[in-house]
Amino acid sequence: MWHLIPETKFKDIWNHDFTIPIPALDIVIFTIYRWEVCVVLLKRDDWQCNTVYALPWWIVTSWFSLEENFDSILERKTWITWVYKEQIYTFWDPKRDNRWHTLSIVYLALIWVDRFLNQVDFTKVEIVKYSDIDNIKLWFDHLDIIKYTKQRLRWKMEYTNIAKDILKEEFRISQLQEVYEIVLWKKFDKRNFQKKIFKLNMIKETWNIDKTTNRPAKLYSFVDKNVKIYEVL
Amino acid sequence: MWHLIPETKFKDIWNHDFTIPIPALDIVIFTIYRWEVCVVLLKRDDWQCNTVYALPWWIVTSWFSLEENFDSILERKTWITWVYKEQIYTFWDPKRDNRWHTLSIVYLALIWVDRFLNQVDFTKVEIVKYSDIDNIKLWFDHLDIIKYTKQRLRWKMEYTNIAKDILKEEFRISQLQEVYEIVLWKKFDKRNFQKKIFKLNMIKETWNIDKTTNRPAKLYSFVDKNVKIYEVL
DNA sequence: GCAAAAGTGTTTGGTCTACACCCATGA
DNA sequence: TCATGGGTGTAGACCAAACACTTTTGC
Repeated sequence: MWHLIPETKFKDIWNHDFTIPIPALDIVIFTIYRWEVCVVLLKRDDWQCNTVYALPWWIVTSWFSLEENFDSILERKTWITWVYKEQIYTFWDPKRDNRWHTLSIVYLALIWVDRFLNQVDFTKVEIVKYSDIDNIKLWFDHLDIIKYTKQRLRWKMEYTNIAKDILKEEFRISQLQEVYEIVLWKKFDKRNFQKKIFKLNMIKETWNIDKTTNRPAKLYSFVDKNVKIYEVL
Repeated sequence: MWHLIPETKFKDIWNHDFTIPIPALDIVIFTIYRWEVCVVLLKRDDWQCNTVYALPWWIVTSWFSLEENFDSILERKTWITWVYKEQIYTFWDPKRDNRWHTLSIVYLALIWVDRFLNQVDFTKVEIVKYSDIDNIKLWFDHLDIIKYTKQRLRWKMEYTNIAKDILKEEFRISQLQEVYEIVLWKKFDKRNFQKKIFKLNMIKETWNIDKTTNRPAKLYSFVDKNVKIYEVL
């Protein structure tokens, strides 16, 4: 299908030939599933019938803003409708060429796994453990893109309340601690973790109780609906 | 001259019309001049003979990587040849339209003011105090871009050794403190500042002495040539 | 000798870390 | 009654902030 997108040639102001890369938007969707960070990928077979995984992506249309392009690509490719999104980086290097002259604007997306499981169309996507991505075949430079984005997720976890976008609305403190331990790959002391989080005023009690474990636990929610800087660690 | 760059139309895979924004690269060059953060801008007159300032920018060509495009634009527009550079963000929104359908990939550049003054071609550019940019007329959304980039510079100063790229090779501690005070707009205690910086092992003594002030001062240099994370503040 | 910037320590309060036992519930 | 995860406090080490006087040089 790609032959429909020709390489784009212009004349520059000195009347020389001039070609531009075509802007595309790539989405790295992370969630936490079975105590691991996972990434959402599309699967297809290449010309030799090897399975190749790729990030959801598409060409940016100038009819819409980048965020609107993101929403449209996300929904068309995965059926997921609403997630936390953040622009990460824009890559272009002809030497890594690369998907037919596409410049890739990479977005990070986070989603709570239960919402993901309800919304996603599993005939279109697969969920892959981050720890397994070195063992699968990824489309062009998508492996680098995923690793870079994972690093950015780590940083964001350390100094913002971004954990809220990977958790449900109300949660036990131990679940929050679990998110930090999984993403940062590091254990925390239960008491020290609670003291730190409370001192930041990042979360508040909801006065609801979760009775699904042996001993019932208090439920908390985030104070701030938006991503905000908190010196977490 | 811009009529030579037509709006780019394609057919998508369903044979619908489809247009893309054209990738361009904008450079926000900061330096510190006369105890203020300053930004380097191009000046031109608009159709009503008002002075309009703009960031150095140009269309990205697919012949080169983004960094190579950066170098080429920087040199052609300002005659500056080598600076610290870092990609900041990619903006596209047709509602803020905007420079004839250009998607802007924004880069931050930093340069030590004396190198800037030696290299730059002042027939092409002007240096404007950051505190004055609300009082000048800027090209389309360049005001927002400059403010966003300045914010990112602040953050980088707080947790990396990026100050090295705005200072000369060897410097007095008081000059380093000055850079922090100017960019972060905040005063520090001399003794506490020194203790903090030394504890980080971010800088080292050069055993040279600067005799240009009343009492001579030791000169220091950065340990690391590359930008590296240091929890400065 | 005076103006200007350099250089230098201590005290105090706060924050971080390490660490272990009892509790409430369901099976 | 036992297994599971929830809930809680203290002591010591380390770090951060506040604070002022003496030194070296040029003029």
